[in-house]
Amino acid sequence: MSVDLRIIKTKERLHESLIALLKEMPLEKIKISVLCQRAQINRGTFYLHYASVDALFADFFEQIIADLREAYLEPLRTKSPLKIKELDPKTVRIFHHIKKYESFYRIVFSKNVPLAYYYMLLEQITVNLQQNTNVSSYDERVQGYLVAYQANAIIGLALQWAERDFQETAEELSEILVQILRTKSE
Amino acid sequence: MSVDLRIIKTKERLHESLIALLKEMPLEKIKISVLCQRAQINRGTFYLHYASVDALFADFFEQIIADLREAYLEPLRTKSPLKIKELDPKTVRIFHHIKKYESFYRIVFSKNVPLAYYYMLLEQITVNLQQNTNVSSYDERVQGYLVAYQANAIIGLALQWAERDFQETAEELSEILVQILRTKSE
DNA sequence: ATTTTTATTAAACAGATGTTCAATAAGTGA
DNA sequence: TCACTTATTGAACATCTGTTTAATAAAAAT
Repeated sequence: MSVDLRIIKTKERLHESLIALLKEMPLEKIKISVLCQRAQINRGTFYLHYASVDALFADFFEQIIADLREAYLEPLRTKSPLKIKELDPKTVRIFHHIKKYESFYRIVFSKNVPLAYYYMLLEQITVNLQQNTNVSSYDERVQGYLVAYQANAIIGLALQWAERDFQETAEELSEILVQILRTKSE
Repeated sequence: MSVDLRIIKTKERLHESLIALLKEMPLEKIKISVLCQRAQINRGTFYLHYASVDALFADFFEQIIADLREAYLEPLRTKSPLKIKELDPKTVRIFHHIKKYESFYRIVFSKNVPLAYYYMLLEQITVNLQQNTNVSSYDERVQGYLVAYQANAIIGLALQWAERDFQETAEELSEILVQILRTKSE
């Protein structure tokens, strides 16, 4: 009852083909026709699995997001429930994660790419933050806004990092986050 | 030496056509061919002015951003240089601005739209924040990250607002921002 | 008012898209 | 191994894209 081997092979070839093409040109220039040609896959077959090149890329990014999810759980296992000053920068693995997949995030953060990837990342960071947040004095609505505020702020640092061509190390970014959070005079 | 009348008329017709079509279908479904048909403009002429439907929409959004720029300057004229606890929520006109152009921001924040619009908005908010920030103790680099953090956080509230279908009023959003900033225990 | 400049047009083009079809090949299950 | 199920294929289709061409129309300049 598992997935048909043919489907697995087809997707594998499309994945490889995308990775190869991404080394030659930006995502938005990759045509389905060329992608299929390289993968030795019929163009009609492509549409049986994906609606667009973007959907194929999203498939990749989904795996990367999964890695972020696991990476986040790691310090939780060691440090236990976390006595928080809520968001503890040491537990924020996000910057290491982004550095690890830098070449992907260059794409995810690029101008001509759909906002969908941003939302995928935002969603995962949001979930991570929520797990880290104890039930607070706020009502649920404000709680939602608070998390949205924090999650987006963190991505903001990542965007600025990308803007600066990822000059800093992941540790430096974490350090900067600490500095910002220490400055309570926002 | 001003702009040729024909160009103005062509762009006007394309603008009107886009607005009309946006009431019928999402931005990503609008074909250049249909757009030109409606506008009574030759398809070739379209390409003389814009590279894509997205570029045409960006033209609109540019005007909206300009409105945000001016709206922001308004309280500065009355209140003068601002003795800040840095970011003073009362001066943040952003939520009123977004509510005013709600139908546009529904598009700007939608999944299938390029990230470029997000960056346009982020850029303007960043500039606004920078004008409001006195030279601080931070070095320039951290300063840049701080502003990126804050600007994105504000957009984060707007994204959550959109997610909630703009239920709250602009005043409520400003109030929520105040609440969040008061909570120094981020 | 006439010349000069330049924007728009129609037509045509190769290429890409998205969809459908019957034929075929490959994998699954007994 | 053999029958069955289903993924892939190639071909064809209308449509959209992006670009180029010479002819024409409209605005600007004198």
